[in-house]
Parts: sequence; C-alpha cells; structure tokens
Amino acid sequence: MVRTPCCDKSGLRKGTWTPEEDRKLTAYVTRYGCWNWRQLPKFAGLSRCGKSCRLRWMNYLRPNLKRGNYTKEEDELIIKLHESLGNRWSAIAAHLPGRTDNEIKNHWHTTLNKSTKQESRSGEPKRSSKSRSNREKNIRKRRKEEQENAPANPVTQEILESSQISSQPSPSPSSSLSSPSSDHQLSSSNSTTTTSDIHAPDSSNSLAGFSDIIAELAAESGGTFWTEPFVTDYCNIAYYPPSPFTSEALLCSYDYYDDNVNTLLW
DNA sequence: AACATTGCCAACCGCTGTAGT
DNA sequence: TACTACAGCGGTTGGCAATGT
Repeated sequence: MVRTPCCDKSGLRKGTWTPEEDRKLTAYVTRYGCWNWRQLPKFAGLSRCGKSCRLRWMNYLRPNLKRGNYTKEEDELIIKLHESLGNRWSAIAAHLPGRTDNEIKNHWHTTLNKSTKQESRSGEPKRSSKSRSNREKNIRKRRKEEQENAPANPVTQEILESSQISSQPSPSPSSSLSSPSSDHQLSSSNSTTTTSDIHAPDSSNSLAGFSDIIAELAAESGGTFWTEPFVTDYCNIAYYPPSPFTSEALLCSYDYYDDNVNTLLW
C-alpha cells in the first residue's frame, strides 16, 4: 500500500483514502451506481483514478461487507475452496457473502497459508512465506535507503543494481487462472446498472424542512457545494448533485445503510 | 528505552478478458 | 479482423502497530 499522501503526475491523489473522499464516493455510488468507473471520479468530485474508486468501493465501502474476525467455518471453507480453485480469490469470495477477494487473499497469506503449511510439514523448522516476504521487505527497505543515501553516481548505481539479488518471485501463469466474468458474482460494475441494482436511498423518508439547511450550507460553502456530493453533519442526509443521467439534485437519507457505512459516515 | 523484526491489511500495479467500433 | 477502452483479477508493496531483543 502506498499511504503517503501524494499526487501522481496527472494530479490524481494516491494512497490512503480520507473520510471525506469515502463520503463522496459512497454518496455518489449509492445514488447513481457505478455506471462508469473511469468517469465516476470526475462526477463525484474525486481526484482519484476510476480504478482506485472501484477498489475502494468494492473492498471497503460497499454495504453489507462483513469485517473483522473470520469464523472457523469461514476458514475451513476458504481452505477447502482454495484446494479446489487455487488462487482464484474472486471465485472463492463468491462463496463467502460479505467477504471480498482482497480480504480473503490477505487472510490467506497472513493466517491460513501458514497454518496449512504447518500442518503439511510439521517437524520441519517452519519459515512462513510471510516471514520470508518480510525479510525480503527489509532487504528492499535497506536497499532503498542505501540507494537514497548513495551519491548519484551512475557507475555506483549500476554496480549496486547488478549486485542485487532479485527478491521478485518468478512470474506466475496468472493468466491461466483468470476467472471468467461469470465468476464475478460480486461485480456491481457494468454500464447497464439499473436503479434497482443500486441501493437507492429511500426517498419516502421525510426530508421536509431540510431544504433550508441545504440552502444555508450552499451559501456557506460557496460554489463547490453544488458540484460535489455532500453529506451534512447534522443528520443522516446526503445531498446529491445532478448526475449524467438526471439534471435534478436530490436529498437522501442514509438510514438504510448498514453499520459499516454508518460508522464511516457518521 | 531504543532499535529491529514481524504481522496485518489497504492500496497500487500490471496483466487479461470482454465488449464495442 | 484489428484496435481500443474498460472492468476486473491476482500479485505485490509498504505504512503502521505490535512484539521481540
């Protein structure tokens, strides 16, 4: 993960998502769906690439995501599925509602992989893949520090690089493992997303009286209020700007959110 | 107390498959 | 058929907290 708050060449933000960015993305996707990840950040007022937005939504902001400890049953299921499916994490995730492929993958590499290896070769001095990767990580770290501290002499640089032991694993035939799109049951991204696909806020919620608040906020925030999704600090109300599909702005309640999203938003 | 190592996991990168033209 | 754009996948990275020395 690249957490350092920085911008890439094209001015797009990278690294950790801020609560404000989360709010904007959540507000936009829940209202309009992910009709086009590439274009979405522009309309949602985010300085992120579409890919990053998609990942953030799928792995963290999406409603009904299960977070926290894995149950024994889940662990057993993952191990079993991994035996039959291999590293097809999205296919495995399809069997565990509320869990994302990324989360399962992390869990596998940090916990399950270790325990399965321990079982398969007990007696042998154990060296988990994780600790190996950590050693490699430290080597990389030191190497990086050395390079940063090293004088910018191209010859020295070349010698350093040529003496490096590659810590990169050999390329795996990941392409052969790529799952067909039919596996992607969790996919919420396609251009034909309908309003019923979207967890649309319940418009029956009474919002009378909030228009004044919104008008006030609009005055306070200047022009940006009308160009970005906005979540008020006062109540479970979000303001949505016009989308590419509708010219009407909308006020919506967040009451339908599950605990995860509520925690994030409030 | 200070430093080193390990574990966790969010996020990025590069590649592939698919759909549209 | 070839090309392009996009979504999605799996591998990898690296920040940070916890733990060990």
